[in-house]
Amino acid sequence: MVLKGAEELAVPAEAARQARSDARTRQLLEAAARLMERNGSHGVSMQAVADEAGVSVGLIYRYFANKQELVQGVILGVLDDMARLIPAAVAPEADPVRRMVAAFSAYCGVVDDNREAVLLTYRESHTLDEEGRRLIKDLEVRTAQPLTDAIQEALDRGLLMPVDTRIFSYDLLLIAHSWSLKHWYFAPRMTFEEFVESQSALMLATAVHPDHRAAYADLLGAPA
Amino acid sequence: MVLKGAEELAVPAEAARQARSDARTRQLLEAAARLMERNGSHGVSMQAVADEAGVSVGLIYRYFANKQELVQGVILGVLDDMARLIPAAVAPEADPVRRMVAAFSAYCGVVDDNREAVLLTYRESHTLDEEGRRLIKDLEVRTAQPLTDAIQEALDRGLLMPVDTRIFSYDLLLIAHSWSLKHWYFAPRMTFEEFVESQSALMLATAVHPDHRAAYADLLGAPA
DNA sequence: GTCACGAATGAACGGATATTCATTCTTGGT
DNA sequence: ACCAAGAATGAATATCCGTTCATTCGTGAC
Repeated sequence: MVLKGAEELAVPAEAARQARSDARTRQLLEAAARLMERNGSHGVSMQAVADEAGVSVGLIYRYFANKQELVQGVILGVLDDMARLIPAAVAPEADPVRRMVAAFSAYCGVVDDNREAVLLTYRESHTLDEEGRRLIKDLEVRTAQPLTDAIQEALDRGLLMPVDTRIFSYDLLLIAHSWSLKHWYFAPRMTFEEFVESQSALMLATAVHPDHRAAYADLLGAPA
Repeated sequence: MVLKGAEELAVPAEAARQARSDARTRQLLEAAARLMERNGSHGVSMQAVADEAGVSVGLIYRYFANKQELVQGVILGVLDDMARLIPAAVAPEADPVRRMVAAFSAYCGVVDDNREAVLLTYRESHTLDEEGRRLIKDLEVRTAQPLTDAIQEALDRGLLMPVDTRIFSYDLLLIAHSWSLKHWYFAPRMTFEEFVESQSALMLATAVHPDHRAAYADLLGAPA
């Protein structure tokens, strides 16, 4: 292995260059994301990305080897955001069931803020290569972790009916995604707040053990 | 309104022509579907469709005005199949809860048989025009009808915990789709049969009213 | 001031592909 | 046997778009 730390630290201007390079990368990814969320990756040319970012086409190839790498960057960026935002958004609730609801609500909130981006990940993942797909899967599973942990703890304390954690947590993740995937179905029938409330109530009304249900009366909406 | 019935009936050869035309249309749609389920619509050229169908490129334009119409035909065909298959697959169970499970299992079965086609509908719907998207939504809602009906009846008879039918049925539809959407997550962890069984058990263990749970012990797998 | 080097440009290239249409082939009626 | 009329062909066209690269620009070091 080559020693490079000393060399890098010895050049102070290197940091500034790196910073500008990072900013450009972000700028390009943001421009690409804006366009691709509207039209999909195939509907966006490199020229269009360049125009949107206010740079020339050639410059993109200084930061991304080819279009597929750019697309991959956009999708991974979206998922990376979610993998950061969701754990952070989970309120430090003490009660496991309440933490479960908080995690689910937070997940829905991030989906709502990035509705088009979530759609993009479903539409474009298949255009990536094996490596890209592996990264996506890893990130997505990681976004479900707060939910999984909360469910597991609630189960361990006997607060829930016996369920398969792997399945239950992924079902909840998918239901959160459905606010984006099936927005055309849900949105005309309810607001976002009603969606989260109803889904939470459904989850609680069904999954919480009857012996403990009374403790969460405040989270169960009025019965139908 | 113009009378055209008489004219049509007066020409016997017209029927044969229509039949051949329909067969060609189906042949082209099937070829396109086979290819697009693998590579998405953008990954398939009109030439490739023609080769797969064993005809020339030009002929496709006799049956479809352009590529978008062909893509729309493929997607609507897939959804139409499902809208036919699923109601047909619902076993004529007498008990509403059992009919609910049967409808869900049938839905999952159709999804499993058409895994790539389901993915295609999620990936390519946005390429359609307004009219096409409206048709898709109608068809999809129709596929959920057997589930919705069974749930409503189970609710009316007090067999379920109080839930919002619109939400619960669409959640189940989405979970069935998830066998295709999240195949990479579920498939390494369980077989298709285990997936259906676990999801059914989860749905029953949580949604069935405690007073009636004993009646469905055979459908609830061994508790975790 | 000027030199060197990375950053940035954008015209040009090459490949792919949707669409057209002049032409040939099939078929069903007489 | 012959003749429309529709069915089918596939080479040619026009367009679009990813990628390259010769060239210019900007900036920090000396």
